[in-house]
Amino acid sequence: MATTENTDLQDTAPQGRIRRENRERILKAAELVFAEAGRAGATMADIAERAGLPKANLHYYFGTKEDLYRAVLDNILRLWLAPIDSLRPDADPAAALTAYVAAKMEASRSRPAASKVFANEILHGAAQVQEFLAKDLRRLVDAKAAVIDGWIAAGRMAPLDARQFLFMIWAVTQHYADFNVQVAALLGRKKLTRSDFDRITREVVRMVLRAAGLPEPPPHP
Amino acid sequence: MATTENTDLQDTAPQGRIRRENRERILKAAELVFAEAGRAGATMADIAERAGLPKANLHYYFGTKEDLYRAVLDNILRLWLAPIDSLRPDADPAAALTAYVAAKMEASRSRPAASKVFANEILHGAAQVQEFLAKDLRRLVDAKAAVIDGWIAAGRMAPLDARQFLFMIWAVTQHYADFNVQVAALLGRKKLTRSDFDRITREVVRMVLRAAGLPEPPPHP
DNA sequence: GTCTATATCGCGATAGAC
DNA sequence: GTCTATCGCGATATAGAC
Repeated sequence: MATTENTDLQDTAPQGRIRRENRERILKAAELVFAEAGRAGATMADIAERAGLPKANLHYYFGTKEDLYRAVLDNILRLWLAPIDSLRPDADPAAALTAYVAAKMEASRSRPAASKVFANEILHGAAQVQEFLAKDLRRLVDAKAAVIDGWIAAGRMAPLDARQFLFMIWAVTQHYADFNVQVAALLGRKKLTRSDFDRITREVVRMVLRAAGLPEPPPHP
Repeated sequence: MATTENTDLQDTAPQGRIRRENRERILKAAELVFAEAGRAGATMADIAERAGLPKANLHYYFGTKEDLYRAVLDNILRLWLAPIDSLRPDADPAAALTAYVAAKMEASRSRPAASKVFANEILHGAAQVQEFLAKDLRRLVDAKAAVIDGWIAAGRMAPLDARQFLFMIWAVTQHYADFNVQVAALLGRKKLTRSDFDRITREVVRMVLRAAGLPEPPPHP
């Protein structure tokens, strides 16, 4: 296919391609290093080494370390919000909650570093995401709490505080990312495998459904 | 009483007193600063300022920054383990779980910084506490899981994976310390008050009991 | 656009007067 | 035992050749 965005008769768009690929490599490396060492403990040299690029390139692409950190966080917030769409008024509560918990557990399994960077940000005061929490996320929580309240009003699940119930789901599912080192140590594992996660996910779903007064896992649709 | 550890006939132990008080002040300040800024982001100058002492005194009392960090963590681990004693084989499951969750929530309310320092340590690989996790804490979890399994075998609560159930309790209760900034923002509060915690604790207890198949909060003993 | 070499600064740690 | 002044390292950031 012909490239569309350029001035003249350049056949490809190598600079755009390379820019994007390098930015992706840096963001991926930065997510891992920020997760391992924390925001202050992470060094530009570590990130550069893991990305396979010289330090100066990081500054060329992202300016300062803080700019890079914000870019990593922005990526994560998008990932973080997506699965909650399962909770819709017309859905079956047990099925919707099962899907939501399973999606959050899968995110904890496949992107633990993302969860850790976010947890670290909140832990230390959420300076970079305070507005996001107070505006966007609060609006989303209000909306999803209303969905749950609707289910309760219709007698489709047990009465409970919808917000605390959502916080419980977040706390439990993210625990398996943020505290994966502890969980593995306490289960006598070196590292949690995919089948560990499958088994744990079934247990977590069962406990969440029971907490909501929905004892039986639904037959999957 | 006479002091025992000294050379001659010193009447009191003023140096011991001052030592202890200064160590306490430093540890308290360090817990707050490590919680706010993370292990790497915390500076000895910040800790000294908050403790109201010159930087050099911190090194006099604790040697290195790492030694100080380990001392803070040791304090926290003791605090962290205490309330789980509620879970005893002969106790009533609902009452024991209620007491345990309430104690963990009270710890989250009164010492959020302690929980945050611990969370931060685990989040970034648990380098300082790996042995503690793999030995002491694992043994403790095994013992308490056996208590819960005993309750289940006796038909006193619903069948579940006792370890995941314990992790759920930790995750949920510690969430209100580690993520207190997020929780407050999402509830539209500036800061969570004691009465917020009282109300939330009742909700959390209810959800935990339901997850364990114990629907009714027990009349308190 | 890429990378080496370096400027600059903040922090941990300590020497040494009191 | 306490505190001031300072050393030295390591990290961010950039200048400038390629």
